[in-house]
Amino acid sequence: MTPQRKAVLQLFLDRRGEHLSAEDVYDVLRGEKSDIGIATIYRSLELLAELGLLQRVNFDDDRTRYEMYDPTEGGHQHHHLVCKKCGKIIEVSDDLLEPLEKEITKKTGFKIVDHQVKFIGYCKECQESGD
Amino acid sequence: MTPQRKAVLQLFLDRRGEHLSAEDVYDVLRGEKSDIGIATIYRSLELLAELGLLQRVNFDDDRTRYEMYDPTEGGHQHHHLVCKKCGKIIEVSDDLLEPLEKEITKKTGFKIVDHQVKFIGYCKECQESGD
DNA sequence: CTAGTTGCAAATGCTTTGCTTCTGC
DNA sequence: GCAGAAGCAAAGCATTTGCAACTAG
Repeated sequence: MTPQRKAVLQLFLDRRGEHLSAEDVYDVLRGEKSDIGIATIYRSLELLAELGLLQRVNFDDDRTRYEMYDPTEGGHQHHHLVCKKCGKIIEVSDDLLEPLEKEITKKTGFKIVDHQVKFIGYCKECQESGD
Repeated sequence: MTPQRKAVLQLFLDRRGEHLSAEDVYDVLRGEKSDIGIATIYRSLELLAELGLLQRVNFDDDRTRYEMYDPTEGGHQHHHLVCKKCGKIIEVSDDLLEPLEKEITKKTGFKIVDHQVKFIGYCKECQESGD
């Protein structure tokens, strides 16, 4: 564990619930500790994701984002609601996906170990402010 | 509708159920009609997706893939099971997601118009051939 | 004719890699 | 002291864009 890796991890701890890209991390750490390279960020993010501390997420903006892994959620993580109008990301907990997974395993014999679920639509605010 | 666009669409019609990247399309059409540029492929794919004829899909291999949109499935499409070992993609129809979406809308007021669902795990064959 | 499309090549933007220097243990 | 890590800059890829030539209607 080097100071650079600690700094990256600490940033995610400080900003639980945010979805940061490598560039985001770079910009913040740049300000604090002037000497960190973008390559190191990429390497740290990959390492932390492999260690299970970070979770990769993707919102179709052509860059990989990461968020803190939350062990209290158990094996299943939350889902993301992506607003088509304002781009806001809303998180919802995972209640009803379990039965769907059980059903799929029963039908196909496929053993599910992870999932990626994203719902696209319009958030409450954007619906109200003139669709 | 130009001959190039027709050719791209025809390829997807001929290969229902496959998930083709721009490069895939390019390689095939290259063989047939020698004169088609990769830029045209990208532009055609985007156009056909906007027209609702193709559906964007993504399997974390760092390239955008497309598949035929199937209107018989109604608004809801099928899900993809991605095998971690052999990379095979299995399709399953959407049975149980509707209640989850209804629940989310009730709880959050978010109006869902589309979703992206992917399950990662191990297919039957890979489980049997020594995990 | 004329707007819209194509092909090519150059440009873009995210991410990875090579390699030398540095550093934690 | 040494294996592993960091920094920098160059390389890699998928995708996009500028632009002149072309083509469908």
